[in-house]
Amino acid sequence: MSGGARESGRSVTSKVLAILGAFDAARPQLTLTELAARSGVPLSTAHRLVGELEEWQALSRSPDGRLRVGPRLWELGQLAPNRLQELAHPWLQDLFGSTGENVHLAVRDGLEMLYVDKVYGRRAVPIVSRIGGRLPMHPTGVGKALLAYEPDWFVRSYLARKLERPTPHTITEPGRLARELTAVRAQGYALTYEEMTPGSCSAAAPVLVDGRPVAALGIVLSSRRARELPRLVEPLRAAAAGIATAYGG
Amino acid sequence: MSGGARESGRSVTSKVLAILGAFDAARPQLTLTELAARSGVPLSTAHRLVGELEEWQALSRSPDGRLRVGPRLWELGQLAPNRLQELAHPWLQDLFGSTGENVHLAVRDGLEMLYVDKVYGRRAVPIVSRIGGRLPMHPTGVGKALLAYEPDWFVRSYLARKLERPTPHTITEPGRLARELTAVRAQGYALTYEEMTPGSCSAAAPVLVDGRPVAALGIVLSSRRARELPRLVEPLRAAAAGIATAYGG
DNA sequence: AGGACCCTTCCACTCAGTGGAAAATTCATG
DNA sequence: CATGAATTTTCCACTGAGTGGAAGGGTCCT
Repeated sequence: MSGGARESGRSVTSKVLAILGAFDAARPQLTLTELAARSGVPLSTAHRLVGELEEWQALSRSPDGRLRVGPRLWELGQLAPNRLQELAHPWLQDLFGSTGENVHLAVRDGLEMLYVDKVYGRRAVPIVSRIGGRLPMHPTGVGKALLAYEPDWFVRSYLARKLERPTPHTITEPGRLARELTAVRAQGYALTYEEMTPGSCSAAAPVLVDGRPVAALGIVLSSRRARELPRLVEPLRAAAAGIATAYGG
Repeated sequence: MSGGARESGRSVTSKVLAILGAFDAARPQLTLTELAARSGVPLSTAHRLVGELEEWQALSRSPDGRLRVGPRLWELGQLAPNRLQELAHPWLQDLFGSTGENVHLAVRDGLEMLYVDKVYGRRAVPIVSRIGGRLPMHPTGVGKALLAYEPDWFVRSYLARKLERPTPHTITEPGRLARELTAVRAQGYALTYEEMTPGSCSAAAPVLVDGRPVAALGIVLSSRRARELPRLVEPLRAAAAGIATAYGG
């Protein structure tokens, strides 16, 4: 193979996966050139591989001709088993039913929260979390709820980095954040006020199985209605506990 | 390449895609040998490719060691844009909120219904439809609702085949089915009684944009409560109409 | 008409990929 | 605990599928 192969030793499969991996929530649509650049695959190679992926509907074109993840991958992705989501979903739905607010479930993946499920209706505030999306831990309710129950070494290494600051309300000072986490652990839930998105506040509770945090359940509302948060905490914790029992059993 | 290459001329990419495509709702978990057989990829080649896919988390292993779609593909699949689902979802949620029953949205793909979204709670009947899953058209409410508005040539060719019969109540006689579809078109909605699953019945309404059926909205309940279906029809049709307006605009 | 992108095609070179076969492992059965 | 069947993993010599730089074409600005 190769011809001009500069960087040799890269398998075709790794190139295909690099192409797929070039898409993310921030850039769900890419031109071929962008795609090639982001994936590190030479343009002409990308062109050929993308052709095959398109034919299989792993990729598709938006009206403007840019590439995006195709329907076949969506369908395939739905086959990925997710016990947590399946058994937690009814609780999210119930919680939404009794509150009418955005409810979501997230797990930790690396240093980020990965949103696994979400229930929302027509009236609820537009919200940044997206199913399959990722957000940092420290500015989100679910993130703080989980982080508070992670082992010490993990929290320390989390706080040791330079932390993003999406809004002026985001708490990024390690000391203050550490104290917050202690409070969260003491009270069993976390609150945020415009730390991720201006205009939104949230409450979240960890899903603890044998004392280990496996997920966090969160509820988000407009910050104009922040005073309603406290009365949502009990149903939230109850739901989180229910999920924990179901999951642990 | 090749070595012993019997069937030559198959690209690596096509083999990778064949491997991914070997998974479906009926067989979401496969052993390596099954996977190789289903995808038509030689075992040792499959072994190597699966290794790469596993490393990237495109595939993962269930506790028993069998292969399944991995979390990374799920996440990727969530990036596939779906305007219909996004804008219809609040309606499904509302409809669920006011009825407490299983609600789902499906589109036609080929000769099958592809389930695009679903809202369900704790009390609702267990139901066969799965988001990302497929079912035939004639035994499902959403299928009949859509089929009734498809052009004549399509319906004829649909009825020309030998139709599956998942339950004794399934209507498969072309004549009777054709008459049903006329009735559906006349009344604007479809009803089913245990035609797909024993114990479940459903109502469904098409989402019509400029007279063309783009999707169908369905509601499913236990057949013991079949008499409650009629009073669900109006909210159902209203939601379908709302979705149509939002989508068409 | 000139320029900045972006997409598509071409083609000679060559090593990444191949897959049958054998070895190793796991599992079931008497 | 053999015995055997099924599955997974490793091996390796051969070669054509895959490669990617470069050139050509297209589109949309200004």
